[in-house]
Formats: sequence, structure tokens, C-alpha cells
Amino acid sequence: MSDDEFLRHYDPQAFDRPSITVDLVLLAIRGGRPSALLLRRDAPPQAERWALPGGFVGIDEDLEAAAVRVARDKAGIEGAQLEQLYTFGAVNRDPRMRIVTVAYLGLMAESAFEAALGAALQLLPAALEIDPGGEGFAARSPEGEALPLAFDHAEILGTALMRLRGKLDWSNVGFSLLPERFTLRQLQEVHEAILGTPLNKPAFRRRMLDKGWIAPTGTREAGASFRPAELYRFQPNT
Amino acid sequence: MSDDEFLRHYDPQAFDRPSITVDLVLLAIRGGRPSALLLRRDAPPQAERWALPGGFVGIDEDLEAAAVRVARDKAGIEGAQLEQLYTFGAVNRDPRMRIVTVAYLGLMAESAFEAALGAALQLLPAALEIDPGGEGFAARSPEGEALPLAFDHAEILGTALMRLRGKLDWSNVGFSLLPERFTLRQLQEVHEAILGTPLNKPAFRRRMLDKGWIAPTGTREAGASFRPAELYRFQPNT
DNA sequence: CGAATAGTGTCTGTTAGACACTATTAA
DNA sequence: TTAATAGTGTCTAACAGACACTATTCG
Repeated sequence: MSDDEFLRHYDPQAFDRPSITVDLVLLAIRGGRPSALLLRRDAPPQAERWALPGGFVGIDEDLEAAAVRVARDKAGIEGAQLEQLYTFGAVNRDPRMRIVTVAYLGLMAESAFEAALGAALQLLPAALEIDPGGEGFAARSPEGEALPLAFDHAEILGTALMRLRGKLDWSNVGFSLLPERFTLRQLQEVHEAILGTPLNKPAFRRRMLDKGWIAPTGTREAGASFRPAELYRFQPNT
Repeated sequence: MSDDEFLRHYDPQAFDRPSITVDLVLLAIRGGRPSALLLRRDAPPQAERWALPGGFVGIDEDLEAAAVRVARDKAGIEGAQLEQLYTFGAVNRDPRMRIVTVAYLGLMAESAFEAALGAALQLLPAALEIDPGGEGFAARSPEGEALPLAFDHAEILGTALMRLRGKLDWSNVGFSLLPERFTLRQLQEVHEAILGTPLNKPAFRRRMLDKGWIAPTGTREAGASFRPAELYRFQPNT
């Protein structure tokens, strides 16, 4: 039996199937804290809880394409750079029906984060306060209230924070959270926000420069009332 | 509208949905090379190609439970320790229909690998020969023939090898590939097989002992014709 | 004793933390 | 000149690679 012949007899409806969604963790460092873009659910189930932007995966749509589409439609972010995070598929994670969700992680500079907040009024920033030393965290509104999260979205956010920490040392994720030109102090602040711990300045500068990932632009920070710092840009490794 | 009320009106059949499967990368170090358990497809599509053991996820079955079930039913492995690897969902990855697959990685000692080969006659070991320096690899039969892989299973295997390499330094994955008691030489051979590069003996020993992950058992290797080595066991960190 | 591997001592180069110091800019 | 931050020099401790050495077991 050839492949073609086989396909003519195949019945794709033979089994009951879960639905598939994508959920997005859209992160920036905002005011020195990792912060995610959340949407308040206004319809059941879990109305009034806060949820990650998400949506169903089309039958003819790649997973990543679905994630990019959701970033555009639900958060107003064009051409988002997304990385697959983890897939969550516990049987009862959604009370409506069986839904397996593929979570994606997107990092952006604070300015893009603010722009998304301004464009889509339903979006709320949630500051993610990391328990010192632990893996837990709390999602808080700008006013400091704890935000109740929908479904298993707390677990997804926790997974995103752990992934971010794990990749910080050896990957480029730090630069994805900064504008194109940045000072070494800003880069250090991003690292400190993700790790939740202060870092040694000379050691940090040496390490970053030795990696060969950043190049000075010759221009300097504007608007500082003191000595302005050199602006660097990210330069993929040679 | 309450959650309960909402659910009474919800139609889970409203959208066409992909199917979800799990595929397993079951790995051991066999004869000094990373090797995976594969099944030869005897029915279309892609008949006569080699595929990862896999199966559909039941509508009332957790993803990991499905992976454990597949390990038992298709590879004869009871109580497999599996870690989620990555989710592959390209639209055309399977010609029959839209299938999104969640790949899982399972590591075992060489003895368990041989036992699985002996119990399930359809299983074939594929040695994964890593391109020196690169991310590519070739799957070869014990006779040295290149094995044609089905669907996107070469990509899945490549992802598994990269994950294994990435976690080797800071996680316990090395011990999952060894029997309960092992010599430092065996541990070093496992690391060398995964990294594809020789390691320095004194440095390796120091590093392993300093991590505090292994404890001497006081017993020694048997059957060696020369000085027998101390047997160690894995000891989760204090 | 000889063969072969187990296991160690030590030198050197690299890297990170700590701390104090100098340099540069705006006001 | 002063305030405040940018940026550097240098000491020290931790750690990895390299190499040569000693230790132990079997036959």
C-alpha cells in the first residue's frame, strides 16, 4: 500500500482530540522588576482573574505562527521574537474542555512594553516579585495588589522566570530586554533584576566585554546630570 | 454568568483541531555512543523508515502519562523517567493530518537499553554519530548503515542531543545513563560520549567529587584484570 | 616482577569577587 | 569646585587543564 493510497483511507476524525492553544509570556524589565503583560478575563470561566494572552492554534497554522498572531492581535506587538517555553497539558487545567497549551516567551525593551500597554487598554502590567532564594513569585499590579491568575498561568509564568534565569549567563536574552543602544549599567540592572541579586560592577563589566558580545558605539548617554556613560550595542558573536 | 452556566453552553466541537501525540527519545550510551531506540514503520505513511516510539494522547490522559504509557507499550519500559523535550507542530510534519507532537526524553543505563532491545523485537538501536563541532548527526544501525528517519524525527533527535549536552554540566543527567553503582571512569566515558570530546582525568575527578553528587560505596569493580576501581553511587545534593 | 589502570600532587592560566582608586561630566 | 556616576588596577580565591607522578591489583 502506497502512502497516497493509505491517505485516501485515513479517517482523521476517528479519535476525540484535545484542543491546542498558545499562551504568551511577554516580559520586560519595568522599574527594575520583571513584568509580564496580562489580560483580565471578563467572561467565564475564571472571570475577573488575570490571564496570559493566548488563543487557539488554527488547523493550518504553525505553532509559532499562531503565537506571533496572538502577540499582534491581543497585545498589539508586531513581529514578536518568541521562543517556545514549555507545553502544559494537565487534563483539568481548563474546566471547559481538554486544552493543551504551548507556552511561548517573548522579551522586549521597557519602551516596547509601555507602548503595548498604551495601545491595548485591556493589558495590565504584572510585576513578578521573586521570592528571595526560592522558585516562587507573586504577580502584583502597579498598585501593589496581588493579582489572582487564571488556570495554570502562575505555573507558566514561573517556568518563564526560571528559563530566563537559566539562559542569562550563556545566551543573548539580556540584550532582548534592552533598547538597541544601552549602557553597561543598564545591562547590569537587567541582570540583577532577573537574578534577584546585586552583582559586582568591575567583574560584570569585564565579563560582558570579554564575551565579545557588545561593541561601543562611540556615542554617550544623554540627559544625565553627571558623567554620561558610553552606549554599547549588541553584536552577535564573531 | 457563572462558570457553571458558561460551561453548559460551551460547544467543544466548534473548531477543527489538530491531533496530539507524544514521541519518545529513549537514550543510552551504548558502546561509547549515544544511541536511541527506534521502530521500523511497516505501514504507510513513510513505510520502511525508522521512527521514534510514539502514540496519540488520550482525551483524558495527561501528557506525561501518555508518554509513560507509550514507553511501556512500545518499548517494554516500565516506570520510565521522562522529561519533556520540545513540542513540534509544523503544519506538514505528518502527511496524514495535522499532528502536534510533544517529545519526551528518557535516559537509561546500557543494561536497560539492551533489555528493551531483547524484549521488543521490533526495536532497533540507532547510534547517533555527532558531527565533530557541529549540531548535525547521523543515525546508524549496528552494521553501520545510515538509517532513514521518518517525519521530522531527525530534528527531534537532534534537539534531544543538544538538550543532553546543555544539561550535562549542571544537572544529574549523566547519572541517569549509568547503573546504580559506577566507577569514575564510566562516568567520564558517559560525559565524553555526550560531548564528543576527551576530558582531562584529574580535573574531571575533582569536579565530580567537589560537586558532592557522588559518594564512594566502599566496594570495588569486579572482573578487571588490573587494579579495580572504586564504585560510587549518585547522591542527590545535600 | 611486569602490565595496566586507579588515583594524586602540583604548576599554570583563566576568571570572579572585593575594594579602592582615578576619570569625567553637569551644574 | 562639588556632586555623582563612569570606568580601571590590583589583590585574592576558586577552579580547570596539563603533566608527571605514585598506588594498587592481577597474573
